Amino acid sequence: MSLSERKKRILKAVVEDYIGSAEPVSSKALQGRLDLSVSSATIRNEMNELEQMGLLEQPHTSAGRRPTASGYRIYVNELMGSGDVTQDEAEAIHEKIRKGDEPSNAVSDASKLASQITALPSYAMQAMPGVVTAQRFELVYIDDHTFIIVVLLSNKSVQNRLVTLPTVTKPALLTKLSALFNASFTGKPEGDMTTELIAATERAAGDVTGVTAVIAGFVMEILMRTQVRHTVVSGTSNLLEHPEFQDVEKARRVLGYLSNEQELLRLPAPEADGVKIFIGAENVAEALRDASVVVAKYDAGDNMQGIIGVVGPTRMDYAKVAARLSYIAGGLAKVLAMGVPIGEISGGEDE
Amino acid sequence: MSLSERKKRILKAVVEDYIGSAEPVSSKALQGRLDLSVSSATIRNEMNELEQMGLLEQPHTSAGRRPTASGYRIYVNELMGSGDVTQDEAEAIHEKIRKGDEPSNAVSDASKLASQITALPSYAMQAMPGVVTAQRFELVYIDDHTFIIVVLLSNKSVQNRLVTLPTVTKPALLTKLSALFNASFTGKPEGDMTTELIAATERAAGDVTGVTAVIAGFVMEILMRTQVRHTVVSGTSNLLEHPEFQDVEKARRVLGYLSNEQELLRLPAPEADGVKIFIGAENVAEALRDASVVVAKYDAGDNMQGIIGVVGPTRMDYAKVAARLSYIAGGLAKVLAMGVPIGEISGGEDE
DNA sequence: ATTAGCACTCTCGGCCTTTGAGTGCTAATT
DNA sequence: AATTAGCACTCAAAGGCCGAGAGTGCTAAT
Repeated sequence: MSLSERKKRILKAVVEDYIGSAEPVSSKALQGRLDLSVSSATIRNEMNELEQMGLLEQPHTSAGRRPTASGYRIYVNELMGSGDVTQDEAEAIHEKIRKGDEPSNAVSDASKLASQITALPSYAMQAMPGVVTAQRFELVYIDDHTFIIVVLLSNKSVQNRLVTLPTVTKPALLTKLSALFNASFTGKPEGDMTTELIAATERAAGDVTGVTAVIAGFVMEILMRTQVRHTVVSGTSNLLEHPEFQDVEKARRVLGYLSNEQELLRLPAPEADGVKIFIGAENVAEALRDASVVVAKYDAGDNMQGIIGVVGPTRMDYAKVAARLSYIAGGLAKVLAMGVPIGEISGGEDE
Repeated sequence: MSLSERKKRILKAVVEDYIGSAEPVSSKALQGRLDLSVSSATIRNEMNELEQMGLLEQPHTSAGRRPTASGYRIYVNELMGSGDVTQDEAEAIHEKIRKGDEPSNAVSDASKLASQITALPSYAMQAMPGVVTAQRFELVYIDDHTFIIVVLLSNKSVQNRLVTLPTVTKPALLTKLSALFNASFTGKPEGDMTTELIAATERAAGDVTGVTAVIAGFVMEILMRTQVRHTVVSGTSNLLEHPEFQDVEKARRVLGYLSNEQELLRLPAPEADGVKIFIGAENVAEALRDASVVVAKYDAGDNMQGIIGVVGPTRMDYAKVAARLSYIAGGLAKVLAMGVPIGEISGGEDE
């Protein structure tokens, strides 16, 4: 599918005009916009052909034309320039993401920011693919019935658990177990923590209260949970600002989709670092068939990677949005990759 | 304001019919519903008087009547029975909240649940009023440049921080500092950690690298953050299901309000355990003036308390919603109050 | 105090007309 | 062969009109 230079210019102009106005674009309007010195009739002929090719469509016979999904696709692939981020925005992004002294909230902050500067709902998921292992164990004695398990993970996050038991656990036993766990369980993925190995540790520690099994259980749970993905969604009300979602039914479908974590996990992600765009029916998800998704992937090393994206009408300034998302994703990766304290938080009040 | 028995019955019937149908209620419809043996004309007269009193209103001259905010208020205060929770719902609630083996997510789970069973957007905030202090410190050596700060707080949550420094910190120093912090800083609120006290600790430990100040800084930050409230909002798309929010502008206002954490914090909360209802203009927040808020407070002891509420149209089954929220809040309080491990979590992937 | 009866009001849906934007096509022009 | 002026045609959107129906308020009778 190769378009004449003039067709390209016309398609580009239609897309960009439509993005700005949300109204079908007429041949006369294009004539003013473009500085092609041709009459509106010629432009009409070209538009007609673009319609034959499935790149433009008319809402009804006597209206102007607007891009189809394929039209947007061509625009995105071949015609749009790369949007850039203004000085102000760049500063705002650094301000919000970099300075956030709660690194674990960086992802959620980034999502909020993305929804703000794109005026669209945004979602972010932090994934932990690959295998997470424990690097270091520490058991902190509090009293005979209470102690804390602290685990430093291979991805530099620290997890902890306060354990309260009816049985008595003496500091000496905890010290011994601490050493045994550090000897036997570091560097091992959750799957390698077999019952035999646990039983062996229990014997080695001379534990008769079963506390070894309890600790092992928590450790396994921690390792498992760390692999689970977490998602945030923010700025959902932004969707309602856009004229294409004045239809409540449409808006409901998309917002309903976004509030379902299960569904969200199924959204496709770019393979490598970079931005990917899904236009209208290109989305597998039924609910997103008249929306577009722009999503960026980041990789912060140490098994930490994730995606951050926005959902909006197909009529969207793809260049701008893609540039901003990509910039935010980049900033996020840096913040997360820094050796800066990542482990923190905890407690019932969180999340 | 004391109503005749008959007026009460009529008002009650109007409210309940309107809750079910979303249509203004006519005198004839009431005649069928109520088993008062009076004619529709009599009912009309009564309704007229109720309208004079500001409890009912007509959308236009020749329509039935619906309750005003004051009408709902009287209904809620004096007329409605106490809704009860069905067996099935009770089970679902226990299932979801109790069994959640991630206690720190209990609040967010409860909010999701609330929005599900009420079919309304729901919000929850966990607050930590009162003063949180540290009960126990532990510094875990990892290598010469890395260690973990673990703090057990007075509210039984455990917080941690992975610290990476350019300077060298030997295990011996950490052990010493650990003892000093436990001696000097336990039981003290963040405000009591004066620079003098920190300097004194530094001298006592013979620390020349400044690591003491770094640790103190983190501890203060942890104590401060723990007092900060956290909020969750879920099920926002539910709002759009209700006929009164087919008007996108209205829906946008409410959803916009809900996505602004700052605003949310300003919502009034019940003083003690219990449920409070704010109808229409009773809400101080401008954006909620044509919505109602039902909110329950729970207290899980140990300085952990919070609220969980829903936002919906003024036409809402207050009895049902209040009963369900109250039940959920109760369940949540129990789960959180249990000695069960509360500290856990951490790491960049969370929240 | 209640009620039957009736006139009155107002919304809602359907139908028609007008208006205006924008197109497609044809015939002339370069 | 490509372009263009010109014009007839189409269609959505907005406004006006009408009839139907629901429900009320009021009056006069019980």
